[in-house]
Amino acid sequence: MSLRFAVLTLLDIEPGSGYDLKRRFERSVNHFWSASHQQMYRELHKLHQEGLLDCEEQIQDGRPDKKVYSLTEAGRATLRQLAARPAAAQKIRDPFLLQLFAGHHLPPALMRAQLERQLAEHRQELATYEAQNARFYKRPPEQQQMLWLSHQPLLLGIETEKAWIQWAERLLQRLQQEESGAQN
Amino acid sequence: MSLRFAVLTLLDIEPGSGYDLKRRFERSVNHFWSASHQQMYRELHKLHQEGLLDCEEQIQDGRPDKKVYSLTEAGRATLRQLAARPAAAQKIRDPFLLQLFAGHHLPPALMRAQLERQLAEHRQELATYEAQNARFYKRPPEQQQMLWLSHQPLLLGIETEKAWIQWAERLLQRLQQEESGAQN
DNA sequence: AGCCACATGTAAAAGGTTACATGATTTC
DNA sequence: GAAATCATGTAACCTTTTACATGTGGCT
Repeated sequence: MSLRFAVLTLLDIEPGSGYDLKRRFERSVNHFWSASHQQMYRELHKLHQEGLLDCEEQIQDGRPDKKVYSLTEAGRATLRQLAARPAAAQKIRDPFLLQLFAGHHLPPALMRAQLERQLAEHRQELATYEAQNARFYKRPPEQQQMLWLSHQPLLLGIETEKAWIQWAERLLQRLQQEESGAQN
Repeated sequence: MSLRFAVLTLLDIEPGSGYDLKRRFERSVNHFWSASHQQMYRELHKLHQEGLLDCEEQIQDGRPDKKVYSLTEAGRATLRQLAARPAAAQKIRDPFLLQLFAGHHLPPALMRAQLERQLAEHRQELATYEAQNARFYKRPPEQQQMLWLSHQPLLLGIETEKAWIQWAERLLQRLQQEESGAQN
């Protein structure tokens, strides 16, 4: 139901095609929800069939035609319903932690390399979030006021990444100690 | 591949049945990987068919017979391979954040109630992790030394939950301000 | 000539959830 | 007598990922 909720939410803000939607996912909800273009198209078809979306074909020249979807009254009702339904707390599900847990199968130097790769990726993510955050605070104050709730997930993303990076840095230090200690 | 990796890792530490495995998941890797008993049984069958696991039926009296699985040489080889393969960095995927993002569809009081429910769940999680952590530090020092890598995911779980709770508490305060502000 | 952006799709496989099904023993 | 624990499974379904497929126009 969450993909459906996400699609309805974004199309309610502004109608668009599957392709549009994909890019808007990447730009706005990417840090807590992502979906491939195949998922979008399938969901759009289903929602249209169920009468929750209207579809209008827009002929463009120079570019492929696009199908612009927008909410019907039934769609808006469903959206309100989904928004009120309590969400389950999400558990972490991270393959890298599994790898750490089974760390004794890996030579320490390789383990360290894996960790460094993950660290680099997480630092990159943090930088992206910080940039998005800075952009938010450049908006006019009345927009900041209006969008403050939607902005909260980004703040959590930043805090979570910071916690991850700190944890990883401590771990990295210890791994390095173990490595040099083992050579003595 | 991650379920497979998890199953092989746990069975390598100690052979067991699907039922055993389920409980060991709950006790040891639950904070970063979980799976239902159906997933276990399916994976065990597949791994057995592929020759990565041996299966020995153990007749028990008073209790249902159990099928005890253990790694074959091929299984150990696969495990080593999976352990070395680089893991992708995991993204957050949280339906509650989606709900926050679409928060304008919900009356503020209801939003606050949802947040409070989530907060309670996360506090509960943190308490569970802290208890597991305390149990770890009661083990003999040589065991702590041996298991320190496997213990790291729990430390991350604790830090992540703390970050979540702090974020949520700040958000809750602001929601309460907005609510009382709106009544003036 | 090759790549990127635009735009939409099909098909298959893998991963995960929910419901149903059975049956003995132990604990309250 | 009811519920929990032990123990294994089938079936259906939903969600997600990966690969394949097509075609235009603009940029370098």
